[in-house]
Amino acid sequence: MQHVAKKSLPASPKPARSSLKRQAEVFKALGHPGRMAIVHALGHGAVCACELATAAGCAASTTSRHLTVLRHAGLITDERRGQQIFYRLTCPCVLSFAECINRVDAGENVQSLQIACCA
Amino acid sequence: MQHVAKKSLPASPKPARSSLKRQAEVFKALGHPGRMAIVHALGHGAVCACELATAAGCAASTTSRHLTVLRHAGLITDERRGQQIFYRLTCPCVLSFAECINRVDAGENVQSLQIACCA
DNA sequence: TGACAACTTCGCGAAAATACGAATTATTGT
DNA sequence: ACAATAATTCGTATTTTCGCGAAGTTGTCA
Repeated sequence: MQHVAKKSLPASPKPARSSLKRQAEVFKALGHPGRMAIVHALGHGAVCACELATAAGCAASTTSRHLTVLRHAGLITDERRGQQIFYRLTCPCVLSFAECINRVDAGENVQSLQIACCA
Repeated sequence: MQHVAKKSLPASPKPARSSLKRQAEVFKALGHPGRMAIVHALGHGAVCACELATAAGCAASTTSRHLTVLRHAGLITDERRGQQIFYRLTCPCVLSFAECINRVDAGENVQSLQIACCA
């Protein structure tokens, strides 16, 4: 199968299995339009769950599930204030990620993604 | 439901539906350990499909499917060289994304994600 | 042209994600 | 204590993803 079995030049030391799983977990959590809507809604501070439901555009129970996914990925934290629970981004910089994706070739060319960030 | 209906201060002009879908598509494509392994393998230039299969750790047919997902998201492009097809990242900066995620609290604290990038 | 090698597409079963309403828990106010 | 509100968990149905082997496609070389 492999054409060249190179033992030299480890270059980037090949990420560990667990590292890949962890990264995938975070990306996967962000890989849903409703959850992305939630993340954007949290862009300017803490927001309560009921508002996030309207932002996500789905039922409260479904939204709660989405919030669980995001929380388990470590992207948000919750804090109770009276009867309502406020959520906030643990790392607002995820919005930078999203912003990068928006900077694509305007030419509808799905083949070439031009992410211009982290530069 | 909503407690305060504020019409003022649009702040960030609320991302369009299509924008959210697009962002989610990219993140979702990255939301799989095997595909992340592929992305990392492509970190130092073009690699042929058979090598990516071993990197991803799954059958050639499965790998091909993963490559289709990544290509459709615009994250990679393919180029034929003889019998083999080489893939490369359209935007290597996605690896910066992944790197950010690695910078988490070492304390196994899944609750708080400390992404330190794009700063 | 015929054999082979590299990939992809197809078909299909197993597993996971998604979404909703109903039921449940927690907190506030009367 | 009781009703009302906010949010989560549960049960379930539908859809999507995942992964493999089999079969098909494309290109190379003798």
